[in-house]
Amino acid sequence: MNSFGSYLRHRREALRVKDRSYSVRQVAKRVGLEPAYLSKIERDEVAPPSEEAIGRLAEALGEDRDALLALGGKVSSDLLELIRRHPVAFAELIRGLRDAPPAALLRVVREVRDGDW
Amino acid sequence: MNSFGSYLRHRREALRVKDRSYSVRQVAKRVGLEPAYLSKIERDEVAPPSEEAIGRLAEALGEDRDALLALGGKVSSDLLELIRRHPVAFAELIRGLRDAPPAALLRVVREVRDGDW
DNA sequence: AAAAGTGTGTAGTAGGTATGACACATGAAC
DNA sequence: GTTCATGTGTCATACCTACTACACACTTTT
Repeated sequence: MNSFGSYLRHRREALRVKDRSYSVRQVAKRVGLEPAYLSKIERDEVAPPSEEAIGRLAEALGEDRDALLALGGKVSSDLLELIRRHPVAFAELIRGLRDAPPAALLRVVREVRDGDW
Repeated sequence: MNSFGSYLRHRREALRVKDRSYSVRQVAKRVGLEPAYLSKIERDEVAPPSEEAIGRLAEALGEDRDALLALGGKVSSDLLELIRRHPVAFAELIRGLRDAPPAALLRVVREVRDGDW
């Protein structure tokens, strides 16, 4: 299983090869966390941090925010708020796509993106 | 503002007119909560209860689970899990529907329900 | 070889979440 | 008029969540 912590560690170390400033300590500083805490996060010794912290980590490491949040077991709070505005419709929409093959999911996404309403 | 608590109270009292067993105490018992706690919930003296408790309340009062959860500021955990399986796609899909008129939202829902993949 | 940087172990904590237990006063039922 | 049911006030709590602070040993840089 690719846990949140180990994924984070691999990504950071990959960046570190090209840029020495991607140490635990310096990334922690940029992101506004204690180095010891980030270290524990990367070793999965503690649970993934807050949504805000994950967002800053995603930015610092050039990762997709929503994807990293998902790895951390969370969903962006702005999405939650949108769902809560139309709970029944979104519930049916999301559950309706449960078994959809990725291609079908992407088609719906594209359809909506191209805003045909 | 129609808060979670006051909505719950109104719904319960409406049911109580026809069926005297919809008292705070008896509903609390059916739902597995302390009467004093349910009372506080209905008066918004405390935050809405857990997802599980809201689910049982929805069932006991004949309400839509997802709608009641939304009123309580939550989103069903099974939806969260589905989103976490395709975080980027679902994020774009949901954000893409942010400003969609309800009719358009319903159209997409129906389209998916009729499973055209 | 001193200074600076590195990762991590240990300990502690402030605030939130989700309740339970008991007691009491009022009102309805028998 | 006692019994029973009702809603609610007060108090307590166990368990998370999301961290910080300090200290230590090792490595790299100068």
